[in-house]
Amino acid sequence: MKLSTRSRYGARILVDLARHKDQGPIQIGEISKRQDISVKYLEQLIRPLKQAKLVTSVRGPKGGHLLAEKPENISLGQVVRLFEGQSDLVECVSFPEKCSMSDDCQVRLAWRDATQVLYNKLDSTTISDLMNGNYSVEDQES
Amino acid sequence: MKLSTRSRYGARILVDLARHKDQGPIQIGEISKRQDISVKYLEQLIRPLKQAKLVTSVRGPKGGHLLAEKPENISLGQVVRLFEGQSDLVECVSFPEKCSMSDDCQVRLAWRDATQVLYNKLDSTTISDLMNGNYSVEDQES
DNA sequence: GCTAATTCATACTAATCTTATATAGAATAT
DNA sequence: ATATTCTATATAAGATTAGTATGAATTAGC
Repeated sequence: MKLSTRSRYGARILVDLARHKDQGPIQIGEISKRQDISVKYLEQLIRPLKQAKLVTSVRGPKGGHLLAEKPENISLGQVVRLFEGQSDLVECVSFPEKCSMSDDCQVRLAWRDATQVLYNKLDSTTISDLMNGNYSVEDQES
Repeated sequence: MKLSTRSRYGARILVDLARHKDQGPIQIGEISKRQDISVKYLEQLIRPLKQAKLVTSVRGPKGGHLLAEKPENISLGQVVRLFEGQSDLVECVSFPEKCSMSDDCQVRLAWRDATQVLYNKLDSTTISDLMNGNYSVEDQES
């Protein structure tokens, strides 16, 4: 039940861009140094962020990457859904046909509810919450 | 971020044992038929359940497996912690030394809180809730 | 005690996923 | 022009997953 490094890095990329959003296009090399992620892997991770319209890029010298949305409008839920191949905790939640027992499986319903609780939390946490070094348990509503 | 089949099957094994807890030791062959899980895989999954003292076994002919705890005292949280190698959503929550950025990583704190919200839910769902076919959203407290 | 049913323990394996790295090329601003 | 950036595809080592296979240990019933 581990989150991939793609989701972890993806979130950190967005926070990094948010923190430097007034400095024009941010180059991958800079992010790489600050976040300790290889340039090549970063290039690969930024692509889905662009496709999801969370990031825009400027090519050529002096180019780089920018947030395409306000930090308060980007949630961890979006990031996780983007990078995890499957967003549910178990396949049978969204694809009941994947398990012969789905029809009569109470456990499946429990996984469904647990998944929902998790995403409620992730969806309510935004990049804005994470960019200023003041995120804390006190911010939680639940 | 997928739960392993071990956790899924583990939960179903416990629900199956709970449903038949008045019928003496339940043999793996029976569980296998009812749950559509191979005998060999079941044997492998029951071992950790025994080690965790959630199940006891009787060897030899007429032997089988029994719940060692009341269904209302076994939670999905216990099952998931038992079967998932790592219970946190990300390694750096419990082992900050695994990531060079942990010291100053707000995202890490968000993963920590999301993990906690998830386990709060899983810990509040018991085998008893799932054994009688009446689990529903109405049962949720949150 | 013998036999058969059943659990228990260990090792093996095939497939998939993860986490990258490498190579080559396309686009663009100066 | 050309330096610098982004884009796309391929590849590979390692880890994890989801089982299978083989055989030993235990015990009820005859």
